[in-house]
Amino acid sequence: MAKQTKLPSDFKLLLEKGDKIYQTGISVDCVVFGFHENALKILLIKVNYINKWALPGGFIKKEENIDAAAYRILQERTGINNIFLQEFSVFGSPQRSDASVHQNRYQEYGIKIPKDNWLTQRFITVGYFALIDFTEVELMQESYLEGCNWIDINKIGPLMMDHETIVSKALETLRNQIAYTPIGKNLLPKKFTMPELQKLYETILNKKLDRRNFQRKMIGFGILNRLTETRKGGAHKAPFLYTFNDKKYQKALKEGLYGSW
Amino acid sequence: MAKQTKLPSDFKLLLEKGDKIYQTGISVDCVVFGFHENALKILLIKVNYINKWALPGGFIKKEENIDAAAYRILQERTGINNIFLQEFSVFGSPQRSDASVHQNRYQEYGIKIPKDNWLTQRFITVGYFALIDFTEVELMQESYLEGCNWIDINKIGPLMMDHETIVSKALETLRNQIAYTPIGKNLLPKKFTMPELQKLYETILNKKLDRRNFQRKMIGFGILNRLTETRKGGAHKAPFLYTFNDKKYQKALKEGLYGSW
DNA sequence: ATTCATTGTGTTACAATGACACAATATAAA
DNA sequence: TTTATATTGTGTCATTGTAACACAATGAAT
Repeated sequence: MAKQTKLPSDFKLLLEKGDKIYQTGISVDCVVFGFHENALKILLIKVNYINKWALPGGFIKKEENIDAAAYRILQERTGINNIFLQEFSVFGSPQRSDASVHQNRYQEYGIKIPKDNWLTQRFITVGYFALIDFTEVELMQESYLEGCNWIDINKIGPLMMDHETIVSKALETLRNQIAYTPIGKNLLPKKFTMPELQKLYETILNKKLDRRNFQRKMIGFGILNRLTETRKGGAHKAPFLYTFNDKKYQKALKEGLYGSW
Repeated sequence: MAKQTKLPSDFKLLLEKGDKIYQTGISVDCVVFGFHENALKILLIKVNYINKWALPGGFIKKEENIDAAAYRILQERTGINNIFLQEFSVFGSPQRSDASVHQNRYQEYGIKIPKDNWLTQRFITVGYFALIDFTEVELMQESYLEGCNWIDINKIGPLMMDHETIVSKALETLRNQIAYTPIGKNLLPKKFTMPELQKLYETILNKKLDRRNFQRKMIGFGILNRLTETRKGGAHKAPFLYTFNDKKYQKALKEGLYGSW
């Protein structure tokens, strides 16, 4: 495939006028989790002339909310729209921003970034994460991207800058939240079977769970509707299909699965 | 008390050279919780010529970690040292930074902040919170501060800018964490009684708890040492004193009080 | 028709929880 | 000195939640 070597105009604009449009020194990175074929994946992008995969990220406009920036960036980079993004941490080590990344990239376009350019300064980034249904998104491909892909959480190679740290922290947050928050609505298709839901939990927790106890617990949460339909196809008894009970799911999201204390 | 009306030199330096020393557009604010006389309090400061109480906050130096900045700022503003600070959220609404706050304050010193000065731009702030033993800190008083005080969480008046939002979110985080993390080591003196520990929990959760069940649960966590000493003084049976078992407390901090799943 | 993998449902022992009873004891009141 | 009062230490009991496991039901392959 022939690569785009011409410098896109908006790309040049970013370098020269970016500091007029964006907040300098602060960015956003998104960790988007998806679940497919019994594997937890995250959405990574590969930027031209940068040899490592990276999280979809970008800058915050001068008068833009950080949340809004996260949604916009994800939309621009991947085409994903209307998903629930949650801020989970800030990453601000002075060493984290590696100016050489930008330098090398622009060099390939025949441009040397001036020493005092806004892109060369230290950047602090706000991490957002989301859980989405793998099957419902169509990834966009942009000219300055070599690719945009779902990569198995266990097969992630070295990522750009400190993005591995960001992914780890996102995963840690997800694993903590699963204990007291319902999860699955955004990772599974509308109709799903109990074994499918269980696989999702097992994948996130990286742990085998007892089939029967899992079922009892999930049903006990009261956030599921069992349909009369079953999923046929396997050489065995067909499992029932379930959907989430939207009202109760939302309530559990707010109040937690356990009242505790 | 005669107020300091002369412009401190470091104060002028901040205005004119601050952007050479600090990251622009980003700050840190600290919510420090203390527990005293059965009330949860937070540490607030009052800056000269600003009529509202505010969280101790400040800026991040160019080559400084955000965590390090939080520790330094708290030290500089309140004298508090060596406590555990935890980042809990980012606040970045474009409306949150109210330039008039700086403007009014400098005006009292006879200075008008130039329109394009770094202080007038939008600031995003990183929220940190800490739990500390009220009795172990000695608050410092600085010349540019009218005061620095512990204020009851239920008696907080209007705070500067969006600091009320920041406090609310910190409190919410604390209430969530109490369910799966041990709390108390930094809020109570070394030796304490079970009723004192219970009061702390009740205050944070804003809820009455059963004395006997609370005791059973806490002892069940295995993070307490019961001493042979008792606390005499009340017209009733003297309660035993307890200390935290440091090793087990630390372990519970890392692993959580429940394994769950 | 038989076999096989996997599902739906149920049981049992044990641990955790919420609600409450009663004896012990440090001080105050008589 | 005795008695009263408040609050603590310890324990019980019914209920609920959890972990581990048994067995029948069923969709597809043989």
